[in-house]
Amino acid sequence: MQVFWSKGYKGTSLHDLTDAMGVSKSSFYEAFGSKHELFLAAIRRYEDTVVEGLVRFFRGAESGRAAIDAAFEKVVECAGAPDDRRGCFLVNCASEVSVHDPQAAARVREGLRRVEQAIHGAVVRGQEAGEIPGDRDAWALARYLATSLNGLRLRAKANPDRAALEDVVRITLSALE
Amino acid sequence: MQVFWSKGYKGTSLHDLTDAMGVSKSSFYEAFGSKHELFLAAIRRYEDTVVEGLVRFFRGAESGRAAIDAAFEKVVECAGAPDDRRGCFLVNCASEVSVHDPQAAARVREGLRRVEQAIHGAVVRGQEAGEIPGDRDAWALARYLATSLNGLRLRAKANPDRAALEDVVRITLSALE
DNA sequence: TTTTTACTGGACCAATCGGTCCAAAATAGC
DNA sequence: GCTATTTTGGACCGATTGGTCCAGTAAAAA
Repeated sequence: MQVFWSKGYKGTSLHDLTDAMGVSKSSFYEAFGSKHELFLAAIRRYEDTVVEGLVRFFRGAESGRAAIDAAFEKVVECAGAPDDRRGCFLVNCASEVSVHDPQAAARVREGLRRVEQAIHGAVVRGQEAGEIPGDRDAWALARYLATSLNGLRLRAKANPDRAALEDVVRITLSALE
Repeated sequence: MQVFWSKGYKGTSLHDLTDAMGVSKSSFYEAFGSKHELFLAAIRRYEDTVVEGLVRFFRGAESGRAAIDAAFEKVVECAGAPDDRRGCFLVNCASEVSVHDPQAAARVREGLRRVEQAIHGAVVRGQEAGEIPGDRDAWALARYLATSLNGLRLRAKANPDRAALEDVVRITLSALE
């Protein structure tokens, strides 16, 4: 997962993978079948760790609104960090291979859906707590926030200018007022 | 440009390029030097055509606000269309190679900056015309809109659900009220 | 200790990668 | 028609691609 995340699908060679795993080529094929199968497994793995972590974060937060704020703030904080330059694995997959790889595309969609769902939960709880206007469609807001979050990460990757990112976050979150 | 746009840098082979150009390998290297040089030229070409077209559109529009609305609406309209699945070439480059290719990254940043600048112009004219609240930082709004637009295209690529995209657009543009 | 299971490195595969070079052919200018 | 310039196809390069196969070895189970 880490290697695919850093170098993309096409940019990752078998050698890169066996090297990172510390495993022989023979064992690799015996265990995973092919590069592509491992790729799909890596996406699933990303869902089960990173996405799942985000989902838990939103679910476990006291305040829905605060959780949303924190998620956006984190993107700004991490901007420019070496590890952050990889961006979101799901987004990378969406833009690199999802056109020519229906299986990967399906997994990516599912992952993004889960994030959206988690945000939706936070929105609903925020509305119940009166932190977010209750007259708004919670799903629409969740879609908006998820899309904005991905856009923000993408921008952070292309140009990690904190001040500009702060601007974007401020205006984005003003939709929750 | 078209080939790189569709298949990405790593996903494009010399054969793909010479084939699309209808040119021999020898001529290719005589004319462009290397695959990478052509790639950089392709990004520049994208700027000079697609980005330039967008810039002209914003500059030539009567109403700044209407131009912004139209830009977002167009993303929704085009969602799901075969050609649209390629997404924005600059965004694709940002997420595929910009980490390991400083030259491409610089060009991509420049392209995104030009889009942002064009949007900024539309915002300013919208503010002068009273279509957009004048008390807001025009650059901050432009950054916000540009980021949202990229996020929207990305979402359209991963999941071309018109209704959901409409939701996102509506909320995004509500920041201009 | 013996047997079974797990894993190894490396030979091997055909195909393709980006890239170079050149003699021959097509095109252009005169 | 003749030269000068482009452009051509294709041979060739070493390296690498994803993938297969297997004899040998190390570890675990009997």
